Amino acid sequence: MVSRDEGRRLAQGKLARHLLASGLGRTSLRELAAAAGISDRMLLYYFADKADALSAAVGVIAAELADQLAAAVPDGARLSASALVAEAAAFTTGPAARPFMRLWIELVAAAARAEAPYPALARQIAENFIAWTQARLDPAGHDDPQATAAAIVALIDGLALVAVCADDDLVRRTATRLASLI
Amino acid sequence: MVSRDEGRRLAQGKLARHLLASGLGRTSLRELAAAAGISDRMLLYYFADKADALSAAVGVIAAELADQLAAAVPDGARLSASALVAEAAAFTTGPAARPFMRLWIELVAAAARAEAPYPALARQIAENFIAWTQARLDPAGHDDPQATAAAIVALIDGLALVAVCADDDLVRRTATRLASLI
DNA sequence: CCCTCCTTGTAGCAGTTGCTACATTGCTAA
DNA sequence: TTAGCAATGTAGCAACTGCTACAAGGAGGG
Repeated sequence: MVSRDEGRRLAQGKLARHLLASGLGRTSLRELAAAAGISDRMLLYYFADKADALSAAVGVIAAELADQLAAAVPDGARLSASALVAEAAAFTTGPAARPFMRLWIELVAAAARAEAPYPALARQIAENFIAWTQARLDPAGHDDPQATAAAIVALIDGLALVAVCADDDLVRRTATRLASLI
Repeated sequence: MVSRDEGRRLAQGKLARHLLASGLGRTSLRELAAAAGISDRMLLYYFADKADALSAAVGVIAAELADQLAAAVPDGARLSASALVAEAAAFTTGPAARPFMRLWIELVAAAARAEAPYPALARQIAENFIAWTQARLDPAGHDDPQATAAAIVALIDGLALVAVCADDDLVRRTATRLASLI
């Protein structure tokens, strides 16, 4: 027997790994439960409903990504816009971040169609992305650092979109071009 | 009585309008049929299956978007990268193109999770975007015009992603910043 | 020891899903 | 006129959806 809090935390982690592997579309309760190694009955014991389970798992993933981002570029660093783009592009197009970016796109798509609870989740994660960028951006010469940070985030996200639709070679050349264009 | 070809063409148009209004996730056969003003039985008479109906509708939408894009910036124009970004950003963040961009994000998300027939569709549409950009880009000073065009497309798509997660004011500032950063 | 409460399993409900079998209508060619 | 095919309606199937009612299991306090 496991306490509910413990079971919930354990399930969250397994759900997060499953979402990263399989995406968040077309996931049924029973599939989620199987991935978490429990029965659907227990999933709904740990979480209020399906949406609650999914957003808890996404929360875990967002926290992991935040950690990885913080580790990838030190907090105190002050980089130029093009250096930041190069750094972020290298990270997000790397094999480790691929599942994250794929899930991120799915999340934004779900948010775009106003499907609860995704709009709030996507908003929050996007704010974190922008804050991460802004905290590492050399403020010299930028009168609106938030817009600059958002522009860099847009650029990286766009690269992730292109990565879905183009072959690796073009993605690599595009990343290079993005960093040199800025 | 209507011939099958005619009925199919009519249904395609209505389905396209429905997809633009409601997105392509969570659409059931019966819902699609109702939107097309026919019975689900007839929908499956006109189209081989659900995926066929959806991709036919997406095809219509892609053609419409291509027309609008061609009209927005003349074919022979040769613009600088930053002018193209400003032009494209103004078009894609405008109210007319919002539904298109929302659907486009959903399409890429579906492609990202390798759900047939979306990967092929998304690939084709992305190629059209890149070709449109490349055809209007002043080639002077760009040794890899395809990568430059792809970078501009990435940038515009990224802006659409940010538009889902941020308020209108930040989106506007971000678009301005993107055009001036390039 | 028993009572109570937290945890877990079994079973199932009502609705939806994509799709199909079969029957019927209407048009057209002979 | 009638045979034949194209177009359409009716009914339903089996699987799956999210979720719930109910009861049985175990553990701890009195």
